Amino acid sequence: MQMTIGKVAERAGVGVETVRFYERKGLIDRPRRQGSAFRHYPTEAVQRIRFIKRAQDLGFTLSEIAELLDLRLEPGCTCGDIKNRAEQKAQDIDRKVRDLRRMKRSLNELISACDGKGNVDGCPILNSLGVEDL
Amino acid sequence: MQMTIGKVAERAGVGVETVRFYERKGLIDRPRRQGSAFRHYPTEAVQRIRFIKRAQDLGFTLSEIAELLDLRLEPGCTCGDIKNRAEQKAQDIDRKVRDLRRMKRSLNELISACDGKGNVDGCPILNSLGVEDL
DNA sequence: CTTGACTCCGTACCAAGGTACGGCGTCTAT
DNA sequence: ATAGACGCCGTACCTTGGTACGGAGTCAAG
Repeated sequence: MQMTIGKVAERAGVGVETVRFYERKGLIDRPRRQGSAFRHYPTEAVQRIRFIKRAQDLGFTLSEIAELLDLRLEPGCTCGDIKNRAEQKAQDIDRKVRDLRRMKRSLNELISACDGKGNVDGCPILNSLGVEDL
Repeated sequence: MQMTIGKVAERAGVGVETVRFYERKGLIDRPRRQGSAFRHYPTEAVQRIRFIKRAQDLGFTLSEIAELLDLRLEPGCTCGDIKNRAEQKAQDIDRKVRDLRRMKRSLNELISACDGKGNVDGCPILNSLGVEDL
């Protein structure tokens, strides 16, 4: 059961341009064109796009997803290899969270130093950032 | 005590191109050019760039920083207006943290479902992402 | 007066992840 | 057979925060 690009896009919940974009990026096999100039996709193409979207939701970038996809086809690739990628990504996420929490602590300090009253001259937030010298 | 762009950049710890970039973005006043074609900056320009960098460290984008800088010059702008921006930003950060923590929970589920042994066919991580249909 | 360091400007380029467009070709239903 | 919907391709464009480049002008020291 072959589909044209529009059907694949629709079923996968993305735009046609996105499918072509993924093909250019090597995330999707370039489909056979039986006789015509039109792409004809097997149903697996829809699954593939959904895979990509789910992996994106987990924080993988498109090039990491391409690696994952290539990795699994390499001879000698083990389940542990895949697990390593996932653990790396979990660590990336932890780092981002730590950075954001650090930002937020600093921001909260400024916020609590400011009573929100009065005019902007002498605002503790602006002043802590060095605005008094501008 | 006037400086050329190179000195300002050096003292602020950024590149010359960055200073010009900030000027184009309206983050830095365009300096007077006494007679020559060269930019001549007052010392406050260095403080201004440091302000920008500190605000960036807190998670503000350059356009938000520009707003902050404009806002403080508007008549009737209060300290509370600035505080609101900071609180908004704190909420943005919270949202990002929640998203990341959600990602990480999902990722951890996959990781713990995978013993890391055996070959890649039947890897629980890839399978949960839908790879079995590819 | 020349050399070297600095600056000028506009423009192009980078990553990421797409989106949009224009001028075609093709496919399908009526 | 023809209209309308769809697909083709290459290319340009978007955002954010810069970085790089090239050919010119300028400035201070020697």
